[in-house]
Amino acid sequence: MPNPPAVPSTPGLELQRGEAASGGLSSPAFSPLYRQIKGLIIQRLQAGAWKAGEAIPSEMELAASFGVSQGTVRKAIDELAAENLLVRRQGKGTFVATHAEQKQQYRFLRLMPDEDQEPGLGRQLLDCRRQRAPAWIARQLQMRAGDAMVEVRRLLHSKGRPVVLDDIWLPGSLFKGLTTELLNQHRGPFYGLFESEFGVQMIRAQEKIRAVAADAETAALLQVEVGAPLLSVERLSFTYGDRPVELRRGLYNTSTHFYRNDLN
Amino acid sequence: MPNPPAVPSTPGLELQRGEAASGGLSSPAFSPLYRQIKGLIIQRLQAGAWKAGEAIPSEMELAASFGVSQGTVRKAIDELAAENLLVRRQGKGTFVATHAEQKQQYRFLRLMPDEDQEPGLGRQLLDCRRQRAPAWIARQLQMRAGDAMVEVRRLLHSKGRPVVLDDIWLPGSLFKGLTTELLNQHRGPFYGLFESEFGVQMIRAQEKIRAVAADAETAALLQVEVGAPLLSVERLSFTYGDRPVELRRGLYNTSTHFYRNDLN
DNA sequence: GAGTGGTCTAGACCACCAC
DNA sequence: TGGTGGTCTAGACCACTCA
Repeated sequence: MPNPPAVPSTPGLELQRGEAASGGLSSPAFSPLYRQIKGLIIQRLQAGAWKAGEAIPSEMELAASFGVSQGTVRKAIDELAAENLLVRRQGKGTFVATHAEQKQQYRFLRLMPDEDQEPGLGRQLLDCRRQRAPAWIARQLQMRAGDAMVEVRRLLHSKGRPVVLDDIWLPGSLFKGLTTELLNQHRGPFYGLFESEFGVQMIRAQEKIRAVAADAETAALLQVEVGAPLLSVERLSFTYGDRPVELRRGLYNTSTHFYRNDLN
Repeated sequence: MPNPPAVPSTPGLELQRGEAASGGLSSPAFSPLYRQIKGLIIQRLQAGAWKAGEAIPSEMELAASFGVSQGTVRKAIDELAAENLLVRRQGKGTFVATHAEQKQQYRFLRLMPDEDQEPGLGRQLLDCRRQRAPAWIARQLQMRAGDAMVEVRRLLHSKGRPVVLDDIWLPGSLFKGLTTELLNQHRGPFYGLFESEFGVQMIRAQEKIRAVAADAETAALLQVEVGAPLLSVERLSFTYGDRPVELRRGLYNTSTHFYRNDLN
C-alpha cells in the first residue's frame, strides 16, 4: 500500500505529499519528497546541527524521523553526495564533507605542475589586515561598501620559487578573530581553518579567468618581468544557501604550472 | 524472491551475478549489475547501435532484454545521464546526447562575455589542410609521428572583433573527407559536423590553461599588440572508451570576455 | 489511452566496518 | 554480531507526451 496518509513522526515537519484527489492543477513549485528531504538536510547543515567531518544520522534513522522510506532518504543523500556536501562511507556512515581532512589539500585549486615539477606548494603569509570594503568587493560579497572586511595576501611557492600570489577578501562580521598569528599557526588549507574556527564551510565556487600583464608590484613578488603574462583567477566562494563568503584573486605564473579543467 | 537464477533472455549476454555460496573471496573486480549494464550500453553506443540524437530502447525493453529489473537499468542510465552521454526526456524516452541540437551551442566553450557585451560568436575559417603529425601532437592523439593529420585554423568574432584563434588537429584516418568546403557549408558547432559526417562523438575533454604573450602572427590575427597577454587553452577531447580524437589550442583575448569555471 | 520516464514503497540480501 | 551503506527486486502510482 503505497503512500499511506503518513503521520509525520516528528511534529512540526510538514512534507507536501502528492495530491490524492485534488482538482488536478498541482500547486506551483511542488517538488518530490526526496527533494524536500534534501532541502531539510541542507537546512540542518546550514544551522550547524552537524559539524564538518561528523557523521549524520543513518539512513534508517532519518527515514523514520521524516516518516518516509529508506529509499527516499537515500535518493536525497545521493544528490547531496554528488554535490560534495556529504560523503558516504560504506559500513561507517554518511559524513559532512570537509576541507580539513582531505587527501589532496586544496580542493578548489586547479593548478598542476608540469611533468618534471614536484607537486606540493609552500605557503608564505604576506599580510592580514582589517579594512573597509570597497564597492566592487562589497557587491560580490553581498555587503555594503564600507562594511568591515578582512584582507589577506599570501604567496604559494614551488621549489622555493613563487608561483601564486593570492589576495583574499572576507566579510569582517563572519571572521572576527582572524589574525596573522592564527593564520601562521594553522597547518593545512585556509578552508579547514575557516570551518573549525569560524564555522564557515565553502561548498562551491565560481571562477572567472583572464590573462593579464604583471604590474610592477606583482612582478617583484612573483619574480617575473613587468608585463609578463599571468593567469588571473577570480574566485567567489559560497556556503550553504548560496551565500557568498569569500572573494579571492589569484595571479598564477604559468611557466612551470598550468590550470587544469575537466569538461563533461 | 530476490536474485533468482535468472535465465538471460538474450543469449550470449553473460552478466556476473553475486556469488550464492562461494568460498567468500569474491573474484577481483566484480562490479554490481547496474555497472555491467552501463558498460554494455556504452559498448552499444561505441559500436554505433544508436546515432547521436536518437532514442535508445525504453527502460522496460532494456530491462527485459538484459533480464534484470527496471530499477537496475534505471540506475545504469542515471549514471550515463549524469555523465552527459544520454539525455532523459520524461514522456518521450532516453536519447543519445548530441552536440548538434543543443540549445546553447559550444558545449565545451567556457568563454563568457563581460556584462556589457552581447553573447554569440561569429566564425571565420582561416585554413584547413592535411599534414603529417609532429611528435608532440601525435603523442597526445595516440598516433605515430608522421601519421596523416588534419589541421584547421579559425577565428571567432564578437561584434566584428576577433576574440579567439583556434588551431584544431584531428587524426587523418578518422576525418577523411574533411575539406574547407564542408566546413564552410556547415552551420553550428564543429562537433555537430563531426557527429553527423564522421560518426565521431566528443564525450569529455581535458583543458590545460596558461597565460601567454601574443607573438607577431597571432597579434595580427587577434588585432592586439605583440606581447599582449592571452589565455592559452589546450583541449584534448575524447570519444567513447577514452580514445583521444581531437587536440585544440585556443588563444583567447580576455579583455572583453572571460573563461568561466564552476567548482564543486 | 498507451507509452515513457519519475517517484515512492517494502523487503531481501550483500559488503564493509567496528566492537 | 550488529549496524552501516550498497544492490536488486517488484509493484504501485504520478507526470508528461503524443497520436
